[in-house]
Amino acid sequence: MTDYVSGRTLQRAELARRTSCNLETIRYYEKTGMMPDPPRTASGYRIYDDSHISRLRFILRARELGFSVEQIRGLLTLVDDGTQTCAEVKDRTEQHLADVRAKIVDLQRIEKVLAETAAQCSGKDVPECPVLEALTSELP
Amino acid sequence: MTDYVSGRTLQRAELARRTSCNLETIRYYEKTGMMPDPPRTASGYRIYDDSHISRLRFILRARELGFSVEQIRGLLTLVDDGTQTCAEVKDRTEQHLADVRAKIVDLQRIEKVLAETAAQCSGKDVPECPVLEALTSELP
DNA sequence: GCTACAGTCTGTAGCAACTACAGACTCAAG
DNA sequence: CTTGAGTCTGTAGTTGCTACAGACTGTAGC
Repeated sequence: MTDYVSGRTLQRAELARRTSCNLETIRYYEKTGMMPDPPRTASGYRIYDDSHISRLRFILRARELGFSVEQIRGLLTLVDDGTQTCAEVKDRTEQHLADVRAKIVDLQRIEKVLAETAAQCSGKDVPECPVLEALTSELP
Repeated sequence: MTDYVSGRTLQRAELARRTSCNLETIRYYEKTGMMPDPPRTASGYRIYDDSHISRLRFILRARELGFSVEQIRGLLTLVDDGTQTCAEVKDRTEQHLADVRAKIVDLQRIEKVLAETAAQCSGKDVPECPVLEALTSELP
C-alpha cells in the first residue's frame, strides 16, 4: 500500500471519501466509460489524482441534478474530445441547457401541486384529506 | 372473456387503457402490494372495478410527482388503515415538497452556469472553448 | 362442433444505475 | 512472518418498471 509518490495520488477508498461517492460506484463509472481507466501500481491497484476528483465530482453533481448516465457521457465527450469546434460545443451545451430548463419547469409544476394541496390541509383529524383527494383527482 | 356482470367490471387491458398505465405495471403493483389482489373469474382472470381505477390513478399520480414506491406505500397505508390523520399526510407531503424545492435550486444553479458559459462562446472554430473550461472547473 | 386468434395467465429476464458481497491477493505494521 | 485492513475480480441483488415465452381461455366465424 505504498506506491504513493506524494500527497497527490490516492487510492479508490480515498477518492470515494473525498467525493462522498460509494466505493463501488467508482468502479462502475470506470466500467461504463465515464471515468477513465486509471493508472495502476505494479500489483494492480488503481491510482488517482486531482483530475479524477474533479471529474468524479462533475459526474456525481450531474447525476444529482437528474442527468442520465447517457447524457453525462455526452457532456464528458465535449470535455474529452479536443477535435470539436467551439460551435459544436455551444450547440450541445445549449441542448443541455434546454434539458435543464425543462426539468426546472417540470419540478416547478410538481412543486405547485404539492404546495397547493399541502396548504389546503387543515392538519386536523378529518377523514377527507385534500392531499389524497388531489392525488386521486384528474391531472391538471 | 365474458363474466362481465355489467359495464362496471373490467379486465386488465381495459384498466391499463383507462389509466394509461402499462399492462405489466399493474401486475407489478399487485405483486408489490400497492394494488390489492383483485377478484378473479372462475378461470383466473383478474376483474377490476372503479375502485381499482382510482387507486391506480393515485399511485401513478404520486409516482409522477416523484414519490418513491416506498413512500406511496406509506401514503396508501394511511388511506387503508382509515386511522390516518390529515396532519400525517400533510407532513409527508411537505417533506417531499422540500425535496423538490432543493432540486429546483440545484438545477437553477447549473442552469446559470450553462447559460453563462454558452453566452461567452464565440461560435468560431477556436480550440480554446470557454464552455469546456467551465465544465471541467468546479461547480459553484 | 371446430378452429382461428386475440386476450389472459404465469414465471422469468431484461433495463438503468447503482450497491453489496465472496474469495483471492497485497501491503504495512507489530 | 503473521495479522488485519485495503484492494482486486466477477457476480448477484436492488428499485421500478417493461418485455417476453409458453400455456391456457374465450369468442367469433364457419
